[in-house]
Amino acid sequence: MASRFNALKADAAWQKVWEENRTFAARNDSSLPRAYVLEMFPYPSGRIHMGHVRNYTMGDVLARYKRMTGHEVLHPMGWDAFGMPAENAAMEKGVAPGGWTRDNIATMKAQLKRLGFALDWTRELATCEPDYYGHEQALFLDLYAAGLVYRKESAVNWDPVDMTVLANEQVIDGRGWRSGALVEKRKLSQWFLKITQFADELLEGLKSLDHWPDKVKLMQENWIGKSSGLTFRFALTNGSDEIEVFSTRPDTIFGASFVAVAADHPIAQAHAADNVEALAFIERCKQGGTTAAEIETQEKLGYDTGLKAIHPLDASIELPVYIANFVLMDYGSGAVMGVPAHDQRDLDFARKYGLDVRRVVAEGDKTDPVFDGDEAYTGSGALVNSAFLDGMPVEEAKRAVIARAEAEGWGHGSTVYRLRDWGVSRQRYWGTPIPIVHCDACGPVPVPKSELPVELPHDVTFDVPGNPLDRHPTWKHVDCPSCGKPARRETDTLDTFVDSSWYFIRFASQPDDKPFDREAAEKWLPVGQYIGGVEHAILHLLYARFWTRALKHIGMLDIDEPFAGLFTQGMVTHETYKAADGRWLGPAEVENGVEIATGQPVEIGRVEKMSKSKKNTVDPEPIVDQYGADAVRWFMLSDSPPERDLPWSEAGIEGSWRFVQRLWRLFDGLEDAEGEDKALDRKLHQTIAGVAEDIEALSFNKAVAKLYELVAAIEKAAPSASRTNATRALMRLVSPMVPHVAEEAWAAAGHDGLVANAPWPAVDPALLVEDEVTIAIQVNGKLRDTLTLPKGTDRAATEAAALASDKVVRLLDGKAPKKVIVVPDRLVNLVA
RNA sequence: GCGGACGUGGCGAAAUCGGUAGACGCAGCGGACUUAAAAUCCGCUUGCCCCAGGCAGUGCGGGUUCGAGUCCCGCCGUCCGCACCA
Repeated sequence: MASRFNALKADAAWQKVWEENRTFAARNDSSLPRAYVLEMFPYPSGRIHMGHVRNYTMGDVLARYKRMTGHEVLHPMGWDAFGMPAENAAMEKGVAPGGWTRDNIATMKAQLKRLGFALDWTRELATCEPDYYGHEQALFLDLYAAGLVYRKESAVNWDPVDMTVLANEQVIDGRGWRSGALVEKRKLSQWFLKITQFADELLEGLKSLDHWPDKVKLMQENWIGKSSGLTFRFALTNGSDEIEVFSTRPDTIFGASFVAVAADHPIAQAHAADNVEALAFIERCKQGGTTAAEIETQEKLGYDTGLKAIHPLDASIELPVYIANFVLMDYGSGAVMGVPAHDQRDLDFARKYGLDVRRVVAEGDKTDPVFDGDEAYTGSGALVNSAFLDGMPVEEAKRAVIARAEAEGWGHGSTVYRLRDWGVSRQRYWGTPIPIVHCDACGPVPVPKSELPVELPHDVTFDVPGNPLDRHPTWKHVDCPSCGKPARRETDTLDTFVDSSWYFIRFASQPDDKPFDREAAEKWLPVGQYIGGVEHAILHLLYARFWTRALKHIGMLDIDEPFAGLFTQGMVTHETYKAADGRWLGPAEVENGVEIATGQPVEIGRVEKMSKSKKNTVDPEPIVDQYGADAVRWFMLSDSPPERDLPWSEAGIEGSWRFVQRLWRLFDGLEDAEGEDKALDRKLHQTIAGVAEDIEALSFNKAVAKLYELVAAIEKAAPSASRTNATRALMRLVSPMVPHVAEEAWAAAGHDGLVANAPWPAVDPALLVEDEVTIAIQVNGKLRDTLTLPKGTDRAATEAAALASDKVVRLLDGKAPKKVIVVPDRLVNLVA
């Protein structure tokens, strides 16, 4: 008789069965078609949050569905385990970063297991373990040997109190986010990876990624920022120097009225060497803020060096050379030609300093060389006031100038990217040690691979600021691998984005003696479906794409793109609550719009991403305790489309729990019966096909809606063989989403084996089509009636049926319609 | 500023190619069962009106079409990314 589904008991029992049977361990030697389903691995911050639950539930449904449809599925999990929070914990709580991280991993792994994810835990990895990062060091050395790694002086954000380098995101209003100290620009020797060498490949490769969101591809395209134009040189009247500039508008070269160089451009530096005013100006440029708002409001400032540049196409034209605060040293060549008439920024600058503004592109019928107004003309048109270019359209003129520059040898067509090389040095302890030894005699020397991994020391202290590796008494003192003399280890560690740039390859195979087995990696890769947050749209995904291409470049792996399919899921959100005195309150502190502790009304704020600072988080674990894993999983898949935000609600999770119980009542009441129920057969097969389609499109909310409909239809149906069959099929249909109740029901119904191993129900195509259709009858485009006709009724019969409708007869009032549109099996529109 | 996405009931949403707008869920209302409650089941639930019917309705204003949530033009709003990029 109808019992309750005891989720707590069933969850644990089935999770144990899956684990003991190694149900979800992927076989590398399988002959089945492969499916690699991967969710972005978590940072072990302490506890699983709702965002993880949503992310991993989506991947899990897909992974389980793929297994049911005959695929060998690789669905692994690991830990992105290096990073700052572990060091912060060490500083604040005096715990060891390694111990803290491993404790967190243990906690979070147990939490993930309670959700019943079909993960291959035999392939679990943590990037903070030497058996992972040692191989990473080997790969780093391979890239180094191939010339893809180099070292250069680079400006960094230096926090003088914490004695550390800060990432741009860690600098808030010019101050360190933690110390509050004014951040300095400091030049440090840093390790770089030559991602720019692959800029064009990474850009072109985007075109092959048909299963990526356009949004992400566009973001990467903009990030790479390819521009083509002309790189050319201005000679100076002093005869000694030259200035190289890059322009995307070489066509406007006759409109140039000044040349501007960056504050740290060699010309500016040389000029300032014996000029106090110039030096002061350069200092002033450096003080400018770098936040978006500051840049927007910052005045365009220039300093006239008195130098004159000679126009390459007309030696009689001399252009003043300015040092300008808006010219960036690290883009192009750090110098620009200013064409005020056709560039807004140049125009603002020219007006401010009273420079010529010469029109060289006709704007409609305006061809006057004197350009009026304060809005630069950037549109198309024919060249004017430009000697041999006159009359040419913009694009043709660009080509003509480039051709002339190349013929005369003062410039060449070139492509410039916004993308910079990837600085991977971090002056931190909790990261992968860079496997290099610095020797006074030999310079930087790679650590021999036989000596890898270079392990992090455990006896480090965090009681004083700075890099613990650097101040460790012995760790950095080693002999040079090349000459044997005393030398120093590199004490920088690698950016954690390096760790996540190849973990998906390591999942495919995990040999002890090398980073990966090439054959196994090439069998599994690329990842078929990668799922994660959109916040990784640029950095992680670009770095992983670069790393994969770099491995191909050095002949280690023949894969172009690591992720064939990408899906970026929305966040889990919740209302925010604020007490009258401005304190944020957590959902547990509020009931019926009143703060429980004080009885005071609270202000209910907007629905936002769950965040600790606004206290609107809901911890998944107690929810799993209360409702069971299936209800939580079902909630994560219901209602909101997966790419959109999902508002968490207590009512919603209760609804999901009720549905799990409703399923169980249906399964528990399974009985054998006789007779056919054609309508239910149809509904079942439409659902099988529809849910499959929805899961493959990751439209889980639609699959959920279809399953609700099927459940309602089975409940309503009278006992029949069809109903029994549909109920058994339903167990399989819901099993990717709510696997525990499905296994429980599957076993109770006397099936052999696990529902996790059962095949997806087969579809009978004959049952997908209805034999009757409802036809809409419109008069003048407005719905007036509907009628049911056999599917496939021809036009004439459909029209006749429509004209016979009582309502139509009344509305037409005896008149014949002027026009009749018949769409068979859909509608009839009578135009009166 | 540049680039992009989105805008549908009280709420989350659906509507595959231009063809019955609001499937499905949540919340709400009414009823059945019950001593009662919970659970469950049944029904209603876009708005308005002269309520067996009708009118309006997918951010706003136009347009194309027999027919527009869907296509086109112009606005408004929200969100996201980039940002002195030459």
